Amino acid sequence: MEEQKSNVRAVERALDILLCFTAGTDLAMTEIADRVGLHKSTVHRMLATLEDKGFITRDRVTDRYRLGMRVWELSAHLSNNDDPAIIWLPEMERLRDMLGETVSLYVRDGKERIRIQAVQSNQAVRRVAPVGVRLPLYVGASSKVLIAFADSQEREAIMADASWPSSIDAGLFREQLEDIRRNGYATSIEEREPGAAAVAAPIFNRSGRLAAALSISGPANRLTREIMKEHAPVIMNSARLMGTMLK
Amino acid sequence: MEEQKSNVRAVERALDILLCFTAGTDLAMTEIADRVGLHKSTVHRMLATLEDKGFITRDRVTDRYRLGMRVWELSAHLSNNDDPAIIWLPEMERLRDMLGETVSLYVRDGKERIRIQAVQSNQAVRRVAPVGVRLPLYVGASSKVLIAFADSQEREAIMADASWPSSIDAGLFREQLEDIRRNGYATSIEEREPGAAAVAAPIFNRSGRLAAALSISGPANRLTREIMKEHAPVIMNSARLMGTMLK
DNA sequence: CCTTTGTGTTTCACACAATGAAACACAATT
DNA sequence: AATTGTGTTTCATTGTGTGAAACACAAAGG
Repeated sequence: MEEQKSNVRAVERALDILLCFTAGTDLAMTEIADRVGLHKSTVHRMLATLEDKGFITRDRVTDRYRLGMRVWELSAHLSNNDDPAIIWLPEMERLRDMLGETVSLYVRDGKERIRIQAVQSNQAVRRVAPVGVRLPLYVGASSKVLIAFADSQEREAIMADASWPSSIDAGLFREQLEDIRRNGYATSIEEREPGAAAVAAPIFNRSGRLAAALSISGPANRLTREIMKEHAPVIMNSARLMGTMLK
Repeated sequence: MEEQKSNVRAVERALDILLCFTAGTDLAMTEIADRVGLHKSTVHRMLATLEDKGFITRDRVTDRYRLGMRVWELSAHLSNNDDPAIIWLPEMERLRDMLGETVSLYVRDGKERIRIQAVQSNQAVRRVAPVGVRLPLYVGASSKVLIAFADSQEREAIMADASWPSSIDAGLFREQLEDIRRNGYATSIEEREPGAAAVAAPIFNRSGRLAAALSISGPANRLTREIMKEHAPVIMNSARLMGTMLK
């Protein structure tokens, strides 16, 4: 019954430390130590090594750690059929062709979300959605998906944040999140941008963790409440499919 | 004179192994062992660990190693001002506004290149450049930049490849690369796509390694040879600036 | 057929590299 | 001044990572 895996403990630990940074926020040394359950000095040594190699950097003002350039350098070389932003492109185009609206892909980054991929609607009136833009995490269908389906721990961290706009009622918002989790998708009408509406669904990776949010968006007069309800299953289906493409 | 850095050797080695994969191609174990100068068994153990944590995967047919999903997962969480595809966006927009053409950003991936970021020209007739597409590495201005400024070792690996189209004369091509290195930029006219032309310049990171290729592209009748020559310094300047933004 | 040469894998005794407790040095609290 | 929180350094101990060597398998080539 014994698993006989010959792994290098020090490396395992270092990688665990790296994976901490999927939480999205910058981390202090002690936080990391707590998370991975290692002694301060061990973490300190490992961070020094990781920093040395450029996998993490420390913010020079807050002195906290974040991912470094090397991670990007690696990800830029992600092999052919492995980069989600690319393997998902055909499915996103298929979705665009089926529904005729702009399709976007978002990941959370701290208190914001980033559009990491998008295919544009080819209708005359359409939402223009450039890749790489950063949007607030408190409005929009994708935002709500990214919060609703995050780990409960992360979710609390997000909502506990002080920068949260006071205009949003926490209790009401929580109820909304409940609904979203129950339905499996979120909608928004003119939340972030006047005249625009969107439907979004979560994409989970193999281990069941939230990987990204898939959304379609367009003019609110075309994306009515009823139409969005019709579209939702289609989007959720694509999202599910895209999840299975991972790994 | 002794540098007293307290780093974890095993971790350093593991990270070195990871960095091997910036070469772009899939790697076999022995290749990796050679590259990093470590014993087979050591590399084997490390690879097992890295694979276990999802940082690398092995191709089930060739049995060779490549980067795994975890790298993407991390890169998706690259902190705010660190993701090049994002920090470079404003400069790319500035360039688009100056020259009025579509601006693209490419990285090499094996025998192909990938457009990892783009801002569209807003002219009526324009090159449409979706992000994430994969293009061949043997035609186009960006391709030539990605080859010309690669490490000599990598360059040879690329050009030695059998899949290289026989229509391209190797000797002539090498001369062209020489010119490109001398000038600091490359051009192409209707190489990949009829009616399209492009100018491209290399972006180097702090350590002087090629990080990406920056290009502008548009209709060949607008981007004449003379116009491109005028544009070249502007593009090279942006590329240089973008390089300094790294890290 | 038996070599040879190339992979990747497993084993194992030994040495030293990674470890964690404890002590230290700061700040920012109180 | 005392306290609590950071991050950093030191150092004895031991248990972990190491590399040589042996092994397994496949492909190539005589």
